[in-house]
Amino acid sequence: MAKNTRQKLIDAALEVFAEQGYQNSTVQQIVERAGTNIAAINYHFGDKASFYGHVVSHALAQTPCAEAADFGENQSPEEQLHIFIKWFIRNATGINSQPSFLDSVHIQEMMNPSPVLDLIVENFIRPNHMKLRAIVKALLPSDATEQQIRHHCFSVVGQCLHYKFARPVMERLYQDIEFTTEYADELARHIANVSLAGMRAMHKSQS
Amino acid sequence: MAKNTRQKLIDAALEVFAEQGYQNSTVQQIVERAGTNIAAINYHFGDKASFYGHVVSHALAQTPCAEAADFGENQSPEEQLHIFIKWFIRNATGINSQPSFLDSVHIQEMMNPSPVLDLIVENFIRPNHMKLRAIVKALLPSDATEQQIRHHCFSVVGQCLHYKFARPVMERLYQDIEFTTEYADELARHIANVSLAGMRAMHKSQS
Amino acid sequence: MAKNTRQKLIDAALEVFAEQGYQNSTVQQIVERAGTNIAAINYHFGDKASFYGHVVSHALAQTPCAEAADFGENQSPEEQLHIFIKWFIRNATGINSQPSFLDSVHIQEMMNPSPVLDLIVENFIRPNHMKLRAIVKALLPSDATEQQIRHHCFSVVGQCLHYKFARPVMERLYQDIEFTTEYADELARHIANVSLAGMRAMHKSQS
Amino acid sequence: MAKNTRQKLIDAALEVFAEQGYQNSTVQQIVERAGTNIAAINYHFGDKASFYGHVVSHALAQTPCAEAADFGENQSPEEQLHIFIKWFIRNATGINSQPSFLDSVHIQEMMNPSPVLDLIVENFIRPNHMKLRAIVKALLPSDATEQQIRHHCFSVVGQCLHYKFARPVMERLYQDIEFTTEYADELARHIANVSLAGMRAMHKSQS
DNA sequence: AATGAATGAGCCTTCATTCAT
DNA sequence: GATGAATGAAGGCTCATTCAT
Repeated sequence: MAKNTRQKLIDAALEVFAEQGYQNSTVQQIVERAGTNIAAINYHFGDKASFYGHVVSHALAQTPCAEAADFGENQSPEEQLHIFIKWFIRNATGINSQPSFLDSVHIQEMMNPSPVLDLIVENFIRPNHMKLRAIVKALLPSDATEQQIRHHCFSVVGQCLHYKFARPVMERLYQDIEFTTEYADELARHIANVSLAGMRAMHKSQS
Repeated sequence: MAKNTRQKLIDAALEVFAEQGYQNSTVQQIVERAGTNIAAINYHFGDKASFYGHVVSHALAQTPCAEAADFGENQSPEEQLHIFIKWFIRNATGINSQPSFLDSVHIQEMMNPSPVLDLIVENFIRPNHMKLRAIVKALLPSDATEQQIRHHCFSVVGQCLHYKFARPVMERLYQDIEFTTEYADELARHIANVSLAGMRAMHKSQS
Repeated sequence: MAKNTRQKLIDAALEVFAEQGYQNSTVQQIVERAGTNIAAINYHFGDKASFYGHVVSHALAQTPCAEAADFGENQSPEEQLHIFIKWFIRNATGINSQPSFLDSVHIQEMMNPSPVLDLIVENFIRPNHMKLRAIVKALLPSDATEQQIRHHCFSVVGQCLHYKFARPVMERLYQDIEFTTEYADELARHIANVSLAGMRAMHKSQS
Repeated sequence: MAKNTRQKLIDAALEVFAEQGYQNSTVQQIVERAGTNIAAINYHFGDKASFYGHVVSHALAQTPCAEAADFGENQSPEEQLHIFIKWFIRNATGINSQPSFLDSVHIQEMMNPSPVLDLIVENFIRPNHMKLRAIVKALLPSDATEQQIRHHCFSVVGQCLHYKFARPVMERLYQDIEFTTEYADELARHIANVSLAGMRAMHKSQS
């Protein structure tokens, strides 16, 4: 059975919104790619903003989240961190996924936070963050403060996301940058090294 | 003597573009805030895009850049790194500066790179990057590769910028975050610790 | 049943473009006369230039062309020429036709040729020209050159069109000019006489 | 002594108006080419329309008119007609003169007659017409009516002007047309032959 | 006499939304 | 449920004109 109009609209929107962002996309473009007509959006979803929310929800529901992933439960926290970072940076650099709709949304929401950001935080970022937090907590001294844990989490994530957000800048600073799977893994190794060293330093500074 | 129209337009644009971004801002809004009329933009700057470029150039010309700043030339590289990070994160978290126009532009250009990004990279980011690079190079083993130096620079910058780009997310993850000057300095201390530990780890791994 | 918007727009445009020319006409005027709104033009025809092309095509499709007309196939070439000229000048002087949109376009395109002129030449002028050419060829000596045929055609057409293009001048040179059907036929008689005499002179000059 | 601003504006306008027509030309373009500023036009000439009138008057004053030219006063009327046509068509086809400002104006005024047309008719077209009229009158039977004289004059002029007005059409009908001085003279010969044959036919039809 | 600056009116186009079948 | 047609609001830009020095 053919996809119904509603689904065709969402699929088309995932592409168009990812390519051009919410503001730059027109409903015309979306319905053209969906092979339907402009009134369908309003019929199925109300207005453009509401449509956008539905599309984001749909994308979140289908996105594999750290919660479900296996980061080597039986291995050392050090190894778990490395696996987490590898998984995270592969997604961030867009190698394992098509030019990611959610990444595009993520960046846009940094600029203009909208109710959509709440959806993303609660359904995607927070679970990931809690997963990372557990690993980090295991790596830090037992008396590490709440804030210290946070900061180390943010250090890990900040280093990873930089390769997503700042890529246009990196390409201008250095012309020879190319993001292959191998390079992503190399970056993961580097970030894991730095982060682990940073956490280990807390142990030493206490002794 | 009253500011001339050209200056009033730029001042108004700095506000409006910072608040709403390039796409969302209308020239109408800007000229209203400037107390002039729409044709003035065409007269002084051509079209909207060209106007945007002028405004960015103006902002860049007035922004203190790492090149000119003093990061403690006579102190140890470790101390220089700490000073650099403190300076960088204070700017990034928008404490030492006016509600930052350039930050807003920076984020927007990450999403939709335009010719303006080249301006920012060449006149702002690259000088800062080279300054940081010199410090990092002094901290790494003498046989550190070009790429290793880059990665450590990006780790430093990534950790700092995360507190600029991801702030909307952080505020949703944790309600109790507040960015004071003291907190910025605390973050700088943390990032410097992590980064230095990461660099020192390279020395050990060699021996 | 009321005419649909598309047709109303074309009808209004035929009037407005004819009265004021393409440049001087505003889409606002046209949609007002059509009793619709400005976005309808974009919906049905794209932009103003494309709309103009559609209107010209529409007018061409409804204009009787020499190809279909009967110029007395069974009569002498002399008589055919006279009939052709009579038909041509009646159209040119705007007696047999509505206040001529195509004439207006024709003149404008002489001043500022646009892609529309190609439409008119291929769908209107060239067929007429070929019809006249056949008649002229029959009237000239059998060894008349290609160019001689052309020149006699242009002489015929030039004399006729002068009463279209130069009418504002004629009205200023002589106040008592009035273009009735009878006068148009008198002009046709005159032009036919001159043209036939010119062609016959070629026969004499050969003997 | 350098040309004063007034003269520089007129010279620039002659070029710009000739190239683009009155409507398409902007005062900005003109003052740029004149190397002066936009307020000068209003200062010296009032508004754009008034400026246009001044430019036309200036051009008329400098244009050689048939009145002054010598068309072979001592030669036969036949020869005088040939000389007149040669002179006329050379001007019409723009060979003897730079891309003619007055020709451009002439065509535009056919489309949208303005007060400027009166200037041109009285100071340029009528003198030419009277000159031609005298020649034609000498060639026609002595009892030729007023209207017959007119019609023959218009036949001559119509044939000539066709090569000015309809050139865009001719270039589309035949790709191999090129207007050289030799070709212009050939056309003059043709038109003279046709016109003289037409006039002689009146003598015969009487006998 | 000349000029840089400023202005208001108008134009074309785009777009999300709604209407009517 | 689906669709082609229609619409109103708004935006960027152009241009002739005027102002103030």
